[in-house]
Amino acid sequence: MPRLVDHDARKGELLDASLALVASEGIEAASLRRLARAADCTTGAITYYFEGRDALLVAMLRRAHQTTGARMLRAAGRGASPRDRLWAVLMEALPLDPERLAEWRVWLAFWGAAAGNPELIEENLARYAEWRALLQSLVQDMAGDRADLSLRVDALIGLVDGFGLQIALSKGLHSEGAAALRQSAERLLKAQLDELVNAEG
Amino acid sequence: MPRLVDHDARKGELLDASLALVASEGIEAASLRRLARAADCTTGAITYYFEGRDALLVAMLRRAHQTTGARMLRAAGRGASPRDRLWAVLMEALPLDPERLAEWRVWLAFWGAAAGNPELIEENLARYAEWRALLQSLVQDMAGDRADLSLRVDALIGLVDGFGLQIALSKGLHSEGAAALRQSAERLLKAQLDELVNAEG
DNA sequence: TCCTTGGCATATCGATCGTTATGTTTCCCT
DNA sequence: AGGGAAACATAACGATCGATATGCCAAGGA
Repeated sequence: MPRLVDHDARKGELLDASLALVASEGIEAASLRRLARAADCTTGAITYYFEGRDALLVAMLRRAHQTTGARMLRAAGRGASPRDRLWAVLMEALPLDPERLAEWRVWLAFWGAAAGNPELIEENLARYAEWRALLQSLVQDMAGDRADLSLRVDALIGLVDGFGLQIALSKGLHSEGAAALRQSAERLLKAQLDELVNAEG
Repeated sequence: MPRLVDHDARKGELLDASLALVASEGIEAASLRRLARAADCTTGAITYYFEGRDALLVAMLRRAHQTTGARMLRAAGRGASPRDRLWAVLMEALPLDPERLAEWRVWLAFWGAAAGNPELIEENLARYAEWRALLQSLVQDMAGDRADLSLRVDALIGLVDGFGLQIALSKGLHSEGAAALRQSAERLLKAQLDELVNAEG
């Protein structure tokens, strides 16, 4: 056997480099040659590990999902109380620093590319299901069982998506628009958590 | 003078055909040749009316914004009470029928393509400013001046975007996922309007 | 009537695309 | 030490891309 390479690790490298390119220049820039340049290799390396461009794109989205999912679980472990944990996860989901902004740019790129690509749609739905399950679990820890639990989770997801979207499309993390959106998002999400404590389901 | 053509009307035709293609197949399919096929002409016609592909994309986004804006104003005129008008506009903003789903697909495509294209970002921000102004005006008609008016508008926009996004990414307007999302969106938006009436700003 | 010009269609250029086939290097194993 | 396969790099193919240049053709005005 010749030199051994950890295929999973190598794939991860290639995917991360590819995702960085997509985050900065969009999915139109994600040609095999440009991805290879970004990953400091040639197209031969990419085609060796991935069936083709479509398969690569699906793997990229899956990789992005895994990375975010792991970060979410870490955030969920950082809070002292159930409410703190939920809050940490919600804040982690917003594009408030360059790393998470890059992730949001990746989502936007793939959402736009998902039209007519069932695999991307499916992967996205699977990720939403996980995301919803995590939030539902955290909400339940905080507020117990309630009749409107699913609706409350929907509210959180909707607000996070809506504000994340707008922040990601603003003129930069330090623009006044982004700052105002961030403040609104925090206040509204906080209000949602308050309602979870006070109101009956 | 040879045969005369209404340039604005002709541009509108070309843009609408182009937007239909983007809605169904994504922005990757929006090459000059395929757009020409969709518009039943040749690339010569397109390059005659638009400077190039980038200019065409910007014009497409602007056209989509104008179409949606006009629909919103019509919706705002349909309600009897201020609350009905606001409600009608909010519902009109969600992707609940094929036409509006196509519009949402167009937004998604352009949001994904906006990375690194300042013109698209700018056009999008301008549209959001109009959208916010319309909602703010309607909220004010309904609930009067209040200290948290801007925050309330942000909540509406966030919810509409968040749920619109998810519905647009679901498996179809008639899927159970889309139906559940629609119901959640309606209930949460309704709750927002109730709070506007009851609570103090 | 015919000349002009606006409104396209057509053709072509170089670049780039995804894919595939074929080298070439490296290094483990016997 | 040397055969052999894994891990790529290189190269070439046909298709398609945006851009541009040019050709054509119908319709008004003189």
